[in-house]
Amino acid sequence: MFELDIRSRKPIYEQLVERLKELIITEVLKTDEQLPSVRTLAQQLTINPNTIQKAYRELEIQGYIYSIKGKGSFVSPAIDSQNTEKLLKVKSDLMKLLSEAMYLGVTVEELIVTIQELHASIGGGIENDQN
Amino acid sequence: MFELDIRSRKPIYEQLVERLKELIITEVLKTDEQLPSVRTLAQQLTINPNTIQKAYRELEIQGYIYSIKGKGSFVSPAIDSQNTEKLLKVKSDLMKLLSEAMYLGVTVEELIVTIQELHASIGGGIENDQN
DNA sequence: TAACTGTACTATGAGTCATAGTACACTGCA
DNA sequence: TGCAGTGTACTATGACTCATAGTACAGTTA
Repeated sequence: MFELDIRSRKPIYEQLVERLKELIITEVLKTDEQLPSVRTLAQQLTINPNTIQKAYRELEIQGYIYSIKGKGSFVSPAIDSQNTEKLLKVKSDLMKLLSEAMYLGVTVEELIVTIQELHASIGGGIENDQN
Repeated sequence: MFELDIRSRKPIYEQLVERLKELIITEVLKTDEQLPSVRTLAQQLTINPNTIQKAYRELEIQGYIYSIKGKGSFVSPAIDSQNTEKLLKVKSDLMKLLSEAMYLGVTVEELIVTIQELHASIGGGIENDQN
């Protein structure tokens, strides 16, 4: 279910946040569906429960999930469908960019390397980072 | 000449590397032009000379500059400047797209897969398997 | 020679990340 | 009611990165 890269400079909890966001946006995890408990998921992924909790807390702050003490954590309603449209727009933009790049003679490999460099230059971070 | 953000999660030396790369690619710094010495630049930017040296070393590894002990550091001649210019042209658009995508929870991996899919649908071959 | 250049170390402090452990409040069920 | 499971909040620790500080050495140039 999850593929974590412990070698990555990107912290585990951030990888978790991104992966879970993706699952929520793509509606693999549906509204009000219960997420694995912090302890269960920690055991499955063989990482510390605190790391899971940090990811869940971040997801709750960003409105993707809600947590109820004693019950569990659940997917927030209404975020998914709203963003799928935007996702389609991103893919559309990507399409234009790709054709433009190929017209300029840029190979797909160069494009991928560039994306990875840009991503690395951002730091993989979502919050707090300008530039 | 340089705008460094000490608050950013991005290390200072990486900011330096990127800024200098940009200046070299855009030919603001021209072939064989001498860069400021590590100590001079450190004083100008009020940061440690070791940080400058780390950036210069990285730039040398990546082929953007060459250094001669006792003389100084200089811009490398023509690293396929045509392609790098083209890449730079696409880079700003890609940057916007990437930040927007990440805001929506799209992972870089998914973005890369999408590019490969689009590229394949256009008619190019798939060379790089990332998943 | 003197002042500059790059380069290579060691040491230190600040900060982040992941882990480990403990504790408490709440829910649901037998 | 008791207990297992849930989220949540702490502290402490070790590993790691980053930037600084200081020292030292080798090479170039006026």
